[in-house]
Amino acid sequence: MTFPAITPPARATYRHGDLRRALLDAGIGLARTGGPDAVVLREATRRAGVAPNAAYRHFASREALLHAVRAAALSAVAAAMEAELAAVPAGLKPADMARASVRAVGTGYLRFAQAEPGLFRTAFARSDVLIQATPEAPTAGPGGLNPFELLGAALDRLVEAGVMPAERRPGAEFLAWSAVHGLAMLVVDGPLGPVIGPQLPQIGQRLLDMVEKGL
Amino acid sequence: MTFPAITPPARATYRHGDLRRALLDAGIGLARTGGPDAVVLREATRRAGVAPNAAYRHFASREALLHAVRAAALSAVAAAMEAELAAVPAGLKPADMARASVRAVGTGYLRFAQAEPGLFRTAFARSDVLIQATPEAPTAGPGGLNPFELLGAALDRLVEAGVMPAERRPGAEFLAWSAVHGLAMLVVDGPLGPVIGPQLPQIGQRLLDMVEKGL
DNA sequence: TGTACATCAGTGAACGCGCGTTCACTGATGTAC
DNA sequence: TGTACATCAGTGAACGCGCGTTCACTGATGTAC
Repeated sequence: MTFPAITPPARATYRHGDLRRALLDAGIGLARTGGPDAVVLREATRRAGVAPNAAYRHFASREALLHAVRAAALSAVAAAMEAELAAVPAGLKPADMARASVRAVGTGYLRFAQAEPGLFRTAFARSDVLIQATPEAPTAGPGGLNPFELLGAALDRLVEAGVMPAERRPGAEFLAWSAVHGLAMLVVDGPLGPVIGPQLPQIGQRLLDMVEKGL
Repeated sequence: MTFPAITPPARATYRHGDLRRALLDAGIGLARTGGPDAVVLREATRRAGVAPNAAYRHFASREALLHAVRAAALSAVAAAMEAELAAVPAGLKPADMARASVRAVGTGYLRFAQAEPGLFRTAFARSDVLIQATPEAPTAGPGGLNPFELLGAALDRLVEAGVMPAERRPGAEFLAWSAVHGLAMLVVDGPLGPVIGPQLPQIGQRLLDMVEKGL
């Protein structure tokens, strides 16, 4: 009877198998717990059960790993939005449907921020390079759209349904995004966490009311 | 003819004079350039022209210095808001006056974020302890109110002037703050910087329109 | 089917870095007599 | 008006830490013949 170590998993072979994936997963785990600053090469290799410099076979630098983790986090945000969108009841009138879609996108965003604060902070943290999807680091959700595109699509439906005048459409994603992002940041990464943490869902819905009325 | 060094300033005496102030100023300078992570004890002492451990006469730890810097940054935000408030023309009707006050608070916030991104990020960065004003680290502006209180006061005027129904007042600062904060963060510390940096003022005003209509 | 060899994933050891923080100290100041 | 002394601000040297990254290497794999 053998007892393979759990952390790091015992490796039968000299080759790891899929070290890139293992490092990325470790990085995601670090980001979940500690946000972007916690994504550290040495710790990722430790978790993968590998020498520190082995990481350089798969990532050019710490920054490259962080970039991949960030893309994964964005993809998870998109997935959370899609889950909310899927829960919108079918058979609504077009106008109600469009409104519900915008709310779903916002609600998914807020839910994700609360459920995964570390990943949320990582997804939207400051970065030198503009985060951009690559084949190895996709930012889209299962449906193929990234968070920004999902919001844009929802706003488009608002125009199509005649709820929002077309001339107000350009730039509307910045306004809606700002509102929701601000609340999420203040709660997750700022001074409002202790103040309104548990009431986030209610305040979130009030905020979405405001956006809906104000757009 | 003597040439006193500029950095660090030559000290005639063994005693510094006001090292606490010098360290705080150095910390503020670091935060301006690099945000909260750049506030580093050793660099602050270097700038003050003093041995690294001298800081411990005035701050219990790096965290304590950062706390003081953060309070100073909040105080500067308040001052920026007050400056906008002071620019509101007198003689408006109460309702217009109240609306203009809310806009002024928001505009001050956004202006500050754009003018001093490092300080802005420092003011609202994640922190273990809830940032709280102390006699040594005041967070208020010249008028005696901190940013949050200034916003609250502006919203109160909205109710007094009959623009906003009283029952919607509770919690309204969270909604208004979220919208403005989100835009500021996305531009200053997030992915929207390159995208809409220069148009911040216009988008900011549209955002304030949305808040005004939506509140 | 077997063997030589190129490829390249992972190793082991080491580097320099800047940081926060502690220790025992020294030198200027101000107060008590 | 002068002197002893307590106070405490700043010094000098050192600590351990974890990090990113580089170097020359070794061992497993797969392909060409």
